[in-house]
Amino acid sequence: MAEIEPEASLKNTATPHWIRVILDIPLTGPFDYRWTSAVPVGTRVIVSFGRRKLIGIVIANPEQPGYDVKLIKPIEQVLEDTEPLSLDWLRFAEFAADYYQRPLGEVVLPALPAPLRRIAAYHGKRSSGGPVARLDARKTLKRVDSVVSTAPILNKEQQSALEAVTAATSFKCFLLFGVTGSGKTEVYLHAAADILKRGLRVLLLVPEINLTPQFEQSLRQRLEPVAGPNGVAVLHSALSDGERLNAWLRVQRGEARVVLGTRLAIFAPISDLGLIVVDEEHDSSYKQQDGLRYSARDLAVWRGSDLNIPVVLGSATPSLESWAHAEQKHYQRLDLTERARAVTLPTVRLVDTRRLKMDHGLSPHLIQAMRDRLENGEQVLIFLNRRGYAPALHCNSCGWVSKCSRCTTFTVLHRAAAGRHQLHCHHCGLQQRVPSSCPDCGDQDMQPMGRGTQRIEEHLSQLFSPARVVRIDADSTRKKGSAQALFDSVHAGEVDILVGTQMVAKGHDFANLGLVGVLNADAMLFSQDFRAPERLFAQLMQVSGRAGRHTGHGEVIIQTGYPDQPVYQALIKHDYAGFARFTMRERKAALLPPFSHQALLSAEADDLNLAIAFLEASRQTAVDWTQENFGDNRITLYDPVPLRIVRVDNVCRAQLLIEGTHRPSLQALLKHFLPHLSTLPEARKVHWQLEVDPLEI
DNA sequence: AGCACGCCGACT
DNA sequence: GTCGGCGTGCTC
Repeated sequence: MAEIEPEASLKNTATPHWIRVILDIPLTGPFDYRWTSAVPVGTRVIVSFGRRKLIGIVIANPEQPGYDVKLIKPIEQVLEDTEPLSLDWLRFAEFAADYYQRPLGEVVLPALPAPLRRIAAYHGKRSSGGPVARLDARKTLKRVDSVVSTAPILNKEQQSALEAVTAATSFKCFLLFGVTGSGKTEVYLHAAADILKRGLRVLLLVPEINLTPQFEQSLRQRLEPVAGPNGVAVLHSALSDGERLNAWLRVQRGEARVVLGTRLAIFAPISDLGLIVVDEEHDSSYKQQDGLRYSARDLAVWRGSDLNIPVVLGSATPSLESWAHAEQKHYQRLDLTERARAVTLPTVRLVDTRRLKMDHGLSPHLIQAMRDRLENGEQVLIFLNRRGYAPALHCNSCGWVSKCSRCTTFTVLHRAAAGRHQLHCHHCGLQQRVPSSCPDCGDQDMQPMGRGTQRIEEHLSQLFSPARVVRIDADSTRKKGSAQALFDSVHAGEVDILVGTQMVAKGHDFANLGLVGVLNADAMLFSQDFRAPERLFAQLMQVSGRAGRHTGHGEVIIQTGYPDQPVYQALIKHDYAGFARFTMRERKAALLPPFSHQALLSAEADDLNLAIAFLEASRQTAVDWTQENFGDNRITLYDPVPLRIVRVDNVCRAQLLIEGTHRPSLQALLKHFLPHLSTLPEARKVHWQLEVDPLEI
């Protein structure tokens, strides 16, 4: 910590100034350069590093260099086309780097729009003054449509939640707990308007922005009267480089007063921040899964506390981490129990599939309920989290099952164009032709094993003919814009039965949907991960919320072989609190999060033994360090284990779980033993990485 | 991570 | 004779 030294020495002598710079390279920096004068902290500079040129950020102007003076090179160019990054922003980045155990440069530079960190944008013939100058030169004022929408009146609970948030004059974290339709968004919007009226700014994080373009619309309409035209900036990964740069500059220059974005927006250079909102805080898309593996929700809480401002986490199914904080009174819970809109929660029914004769995976109960709804002119959603036609192809005579040659997985049977089938690996992307006879025994009696969305779609089309069946999954929406077109046809009433994966669970509000059928939920329940029931509950609550939002008497049918499981029993009663109570007890008994903290060291190599050997050596290093420094067992270092899918794309994977009840001790261990790992001889032939607070283990 | 240097196998 | 394989060493 405390790498950043804001006080640039302003001595004005002929001796060179030492400039400390961070770079986006996996070496432990920072790196010192020289310049003819002081350079403000937060300034972008072009430097030569080895044989190449890189863009870096100034973090200090030290009195003495931390490197052999003879080897220190001059800065090539000081970039002044943007304001320096602010100190509070750099402090935030420094916290993230420290907490997630990465070099500061690997946090700061990737947080900038690509054009601001790409050397090519400043060199070469087409650079013409750099990307910022080019953007500003090209910029034309877009006319903003000024549809004004009026704020609905809040009910009592929304009002008191709003008052709690707006009364907070210092850091305070709120957990806004309310089911779908209880009007959480209205609380955010009113609170945001209040903060804007005080001259402060608002950061609003959502899980995925493409699912909620209508949310962006209503946010603009509601907040632009307060924030000003162009006062709302949107930041997410689907923007082009130019769009992202434009939005980022509007934020940094203070033109945008509301930032709406996905997880990466937590790194927006927004000043005078007065409120951070994290909608659907339990959603796993707040977790970055490569590079710096941060949790935008957790960082939001830290940034709020650093800036001493309120943070609102909203969810109908909070993460157990946040729920525990609320129970321990670290967070203040704000409950929305009334439904702001006149909708009733759907009836949830469990169908025990163990004693039933199933028709292509559908119970008689579900089929009957579908008939009733269709006859009534309502739409039906069948939810199945499994793409393709069938999870595998199987030889009935010798038991051969289709497998991927590059991964330890089954290949999935897919129905391709013109009714032809193919075998796809969902992990490496390999596509193969379907063998005409069994590769092992030559028998031709090969059958699809199990059911995916394509097969269900096919069967429903026959069973309910002439009902119009549409499938929405990653395969049917591969082309740009096709997802929107499919959803539009559902909204327009051109579809009777919708078959979909988790893509359909989020965001969409189907007006005429009366019934949701859930197939094969148990697969999610019995995953290895201890968080599986928590995720299943959230997902089923979410997909259940699609039913009867407007028809008024929605029904959800969950087919399961384990109806007594607490997660299903809680779903019948729409009882998140009961589910949380039960699951929290289990976690406490097993000392799992939120009652402990975890870090995951994972390794990849051509040979599994190499990966395991590296992890074993790492484990020993960590054991030695903890013995020496703590002398107790406050940290648990588990045995290295292969991942459930050991090999993907011919790379073998293993991991080592590190767990501790005392977070600072865990952090101390990581900080001290990580630098040793790259020096281990076993590290030579493996790729490894550390994840702090992993979501999946 | 890049990028270059440096020694050993199959090709125009 | 060279093209090129990837081991290893260095970068303020």
